[in-house]
Amino acid sequence: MTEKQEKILNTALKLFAENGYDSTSTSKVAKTAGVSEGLIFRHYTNKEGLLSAIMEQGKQSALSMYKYILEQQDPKSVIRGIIKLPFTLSEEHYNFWKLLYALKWQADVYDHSISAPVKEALINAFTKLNAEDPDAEAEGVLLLIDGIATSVLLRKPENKQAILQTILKKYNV
Amino acid sequence: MTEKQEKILNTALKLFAENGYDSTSTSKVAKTAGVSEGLIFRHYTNKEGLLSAIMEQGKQSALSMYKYILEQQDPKSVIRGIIKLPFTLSEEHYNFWKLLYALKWQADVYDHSISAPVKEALINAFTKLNAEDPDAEAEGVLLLIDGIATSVLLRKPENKQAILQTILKKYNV
DNA sequence: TATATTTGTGAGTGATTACTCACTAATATG
DNA sequence: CATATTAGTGAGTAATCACTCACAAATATA
Repeated sequence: MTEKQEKILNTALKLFAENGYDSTSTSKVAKTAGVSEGLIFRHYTNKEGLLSAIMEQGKQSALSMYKYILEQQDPKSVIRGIIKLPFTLSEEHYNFWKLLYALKWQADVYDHSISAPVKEALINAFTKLNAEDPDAEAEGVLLLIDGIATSVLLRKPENKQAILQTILKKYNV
Repeated sequence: MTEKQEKILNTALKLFAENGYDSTSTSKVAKTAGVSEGLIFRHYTNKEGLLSAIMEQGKQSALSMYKYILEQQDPKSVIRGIIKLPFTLSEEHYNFWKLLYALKWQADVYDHSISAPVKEALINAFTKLNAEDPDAEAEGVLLLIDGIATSVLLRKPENKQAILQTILKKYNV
């Protein structure tokens, strides 16, 4: 990957996350990245190809981010780790997740391969804990962290720690 | 409000919710509604004015929708009612909520006056139940129903009832 | 060094965008 | 009925959109 290719990718991610995919023109991406507009199409075929490249890159780094949490042996550690995930989102991953969540609403692009391993780990953990309905419990946690992630990505929460405590207490983890 | 004026509003809400605000052109709205494009601007000044009119209308009907839940005397009934809310979303309100949730990500248009009374009722309920940190508890529930609403609006959940049961049990309501 | 391949440019393309405006049709008011 | 106001039309506008293409610069390969 050349320097300019990488510059395009990073700039596009930033702009897509901040202003939306539809509202960000390829011309704007090119100008901000300091390259000619034609270069975007040379490397990524079209605007959608550019988006795909961004998602592919982000998915890899996201999976590596929570891989070790899912591998934990103690089921309570797994559940606790997963609930904490959106609270500990780093700046580096922030733009990717913001884009991913925003895209849920405008396209059918949402990639389930990114949350599938999380759900699997949750079902496994709740099974170990002898939950009545491990699948429903897992879904419930996924809904919850979806709400938390939304809140964090939109920079809303003030008393993060206190909220986290009440939630962890409810799940007894 | 004339017949055509109402037609524009309803058509725009539907298209905005289904395909996104940015991706829906005024020309498309006019064609689908069966009116001239100029009429949109005559009545609503510009595209943003059309969106504002939609939001204003939706806000009113949304508030009236959950008004009676917030007025409940028993705190557990309030919490249960609020958690159930997104599970019982009617088709009539569906498009409005989908648009509202999608807009969170692309603009700073999100209107807090729509969730403010819900939070207030939650704080009140948790205070009555002698919760340690009623504010944090209320925020926690808001995050949760945000996640539930997202899931419902994106037509994901299959085992809704089972999920609801596990959640209500956690909150003991 | 000669040549093939890749990287990069920037002016151009037709289509579409939100919006305007001169105009007519319908309705309200005196 | 006369006239003023409002509702509605549809062709037009400049700006912007994603994308193309002929060409040049840089780099890889032989």
